[in-house]
Amino acid sequence: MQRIPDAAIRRLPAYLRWLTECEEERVTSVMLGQATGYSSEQVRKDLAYFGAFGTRGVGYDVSALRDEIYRILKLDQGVRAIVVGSGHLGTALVRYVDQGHQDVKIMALVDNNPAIIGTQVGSLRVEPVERLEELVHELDIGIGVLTVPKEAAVLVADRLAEAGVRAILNFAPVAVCTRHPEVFVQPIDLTLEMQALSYFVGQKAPNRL
Amino acid sequence: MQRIPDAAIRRLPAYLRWLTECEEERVTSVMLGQATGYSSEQVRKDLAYFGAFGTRGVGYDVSALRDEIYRILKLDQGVRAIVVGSGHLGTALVRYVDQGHQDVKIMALVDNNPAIIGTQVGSLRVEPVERLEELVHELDIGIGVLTVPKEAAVLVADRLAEAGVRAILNFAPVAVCTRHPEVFVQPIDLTLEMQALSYFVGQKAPNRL
DNA sequence: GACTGTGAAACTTTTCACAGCC
DNA sequence: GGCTGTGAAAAGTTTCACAGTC
Repeated sequence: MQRIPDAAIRRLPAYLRWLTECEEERVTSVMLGQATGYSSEQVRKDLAYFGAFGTRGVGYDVSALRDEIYRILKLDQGVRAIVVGSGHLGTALVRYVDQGHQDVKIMALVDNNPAIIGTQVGSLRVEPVERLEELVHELDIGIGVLTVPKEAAVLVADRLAEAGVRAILNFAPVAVCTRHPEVFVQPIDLTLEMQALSYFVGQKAPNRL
Repeated sequence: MQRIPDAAIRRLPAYLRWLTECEEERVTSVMLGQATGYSSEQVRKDLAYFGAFGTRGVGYDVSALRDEIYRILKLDQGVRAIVVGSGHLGTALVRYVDQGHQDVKIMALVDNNPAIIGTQVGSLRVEPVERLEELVHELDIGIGVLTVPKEAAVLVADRLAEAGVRAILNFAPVAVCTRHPEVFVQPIDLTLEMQALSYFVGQKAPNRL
């Protein structure tokens, strides 16, 4: 069995979402591709990494394929996340994920500001950051979401890693690398993203990355 | 002159930020790499695409390199953005970018909900979405930021493209592709990102993508 | 005929290794 | 000696083309 490209994994959630929304019973790789913005060959190759889920001459069974991707992404195991930092971004994220019924569940929201600890954000109450380790253990948290100022980011990332999270989604405007190389850190930097766009704005460019 | 990889462009903002924050007068590619999480060869290669900015045996002059990257990304031309959709994410974004003094300026925030039109969000007043085209022209907007529900995303993207924006940052949970292929669309999908993390959480994985 | 699954080719991106310069 | 700039190699990713199956 060969290694599966990271790039393929990252496309699976897009396929999954469309499969969940679509009304059809069967779909083809062309349909899936058009809906998600990828080529049909890409779709077929991505799915084929994990097995032969389709039927030649016909296509894919929607509900079967949905279940497969769900399982592949381990969403059936119910991953739980904690959000650290209840500022604009942190609270927006909690509310955003609250309203869409999500497969990744945000279980806790912590902050270090006494003024907002105990306040309600969506379905969660803001907990003191001191309880971080305790919460990670108690709630069996797999993902830490960092929405703290950059000064605190590296420190909090280490605490999260130490507490045992397996992955960190880092919104703080700084590169964090924990001393735990087994923890997967995914940066999402909104301001850097905008600055890169500035380059593409300045010249005629094709539509896709 | 050879083509410059997209991937290289996307790293430049990270270099720029650290150069802006750092106190040194000179830096080496090793320092820049460690601070931003990339390898030193990567840093050197990225910079070399645009010219020979360094001095062999010495390194790079911080302020000169900063100016170069600033110019390369066309940030000196002052790119302006409009945010469409004043929900949790849209308002968080406006406030977030407001507080950090940014090179990409958010000039306007529009929504279709009469109840919030006219309310203040950070330094902006929410404008009616009807004024979208007018605002894009008047304020010479280059970037449209989509933080609307998925039902509206495709429609608004087309309006933005039609109005003349050069790039769209799409936070809506749907793939948008406008009928204007010259408009660069960059998706940022938080829930898909989390679902992909679920896969990596489930297995021991190296720290970086 | 229609559509999947897949090896091979093309392309992109990263890493290596070292020549060139201060 | 130390560090940049850069061809060449390696790795990763996408596209092509078509055999295989329904």
